[in-house]
Amino acid sequence: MNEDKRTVPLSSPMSLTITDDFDLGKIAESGQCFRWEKTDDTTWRIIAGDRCVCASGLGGGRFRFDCDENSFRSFWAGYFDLDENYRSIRERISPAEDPFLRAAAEHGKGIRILRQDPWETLITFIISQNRNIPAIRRSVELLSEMCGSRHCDSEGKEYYGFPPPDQLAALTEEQLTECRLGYRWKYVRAAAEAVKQGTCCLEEMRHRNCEELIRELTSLYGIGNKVASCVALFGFHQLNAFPRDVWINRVLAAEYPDGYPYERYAPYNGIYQQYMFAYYRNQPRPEKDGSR
DNA sequence: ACCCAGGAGCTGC
DNA sequence: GCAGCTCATGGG
Repeated sequence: MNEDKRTVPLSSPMSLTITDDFDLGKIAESGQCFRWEKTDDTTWRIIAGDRCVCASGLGGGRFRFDCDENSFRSFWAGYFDLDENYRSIRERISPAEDPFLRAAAEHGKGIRILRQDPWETLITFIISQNRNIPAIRRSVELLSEMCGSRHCDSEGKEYYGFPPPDQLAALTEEQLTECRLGYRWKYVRAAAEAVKQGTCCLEEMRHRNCEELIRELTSLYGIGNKVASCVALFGFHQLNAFPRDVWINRVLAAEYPDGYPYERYAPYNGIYQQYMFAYYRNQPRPEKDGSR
């Protein structure tokens, strides 16, 4: 045990064993979060809202988080959805009945659906439309630097929290486009205004069922079914929401020609969607079916 | 230079 | 209702 009394850390790191599916690398690459930064082979620096933690996978189900037990219990455990048992959800899939989904789930073992903040999720998925992940990350970072609050992590390194609605609503068109939002700047402003004015009340939306939630979200300017489904799944933890993008449509067309058994997999369609998305997108070449 | 990116609004039929 | 077009911009 180190006895460095000159620089007593403000918060002591904590380590624990997690027996359920939990793979930092797979979550980081799952496309649900855009502020996880890999700092070394086993460590990610994670920013959520105004908070930051560095998380390391030590192997054998052991993990280290550089925060104290109090903030881990009150915030990060919820963020990582540690009360949910993903293994049991994964093992519901019958290998005989649906070998494809079973294989995809095996491959994606360790993915969890984070409990992210609805506001942050709303804006980041508006930004996500028609862009690749590095470009999304860049815009989110620029926006945070532009008007988020500045903080320091446990090592004294600075970071910027995600901007609240009034800060985002106050940005000029020029400032928004400086964040490389392109034509999406209008959608971001409209959402910020709606939340700021109360036209869109995210707290009330927590009580909606999945269908109503998606209907309300799609009534906002610039939010269609796909983005609304992502916000429902990642921001409101509606585990049955099923975002359909080009990749998922390809999966369904190729693997479920007679129709995807959506009813069978309720209420966890969103988790299975994540397994399929990761599985298919990580294939080197999904066989373009060269029929031309 | 080219094509695509975890899409959505708008127009014309 | 739905197919086709357009919208900025960057990564590969």
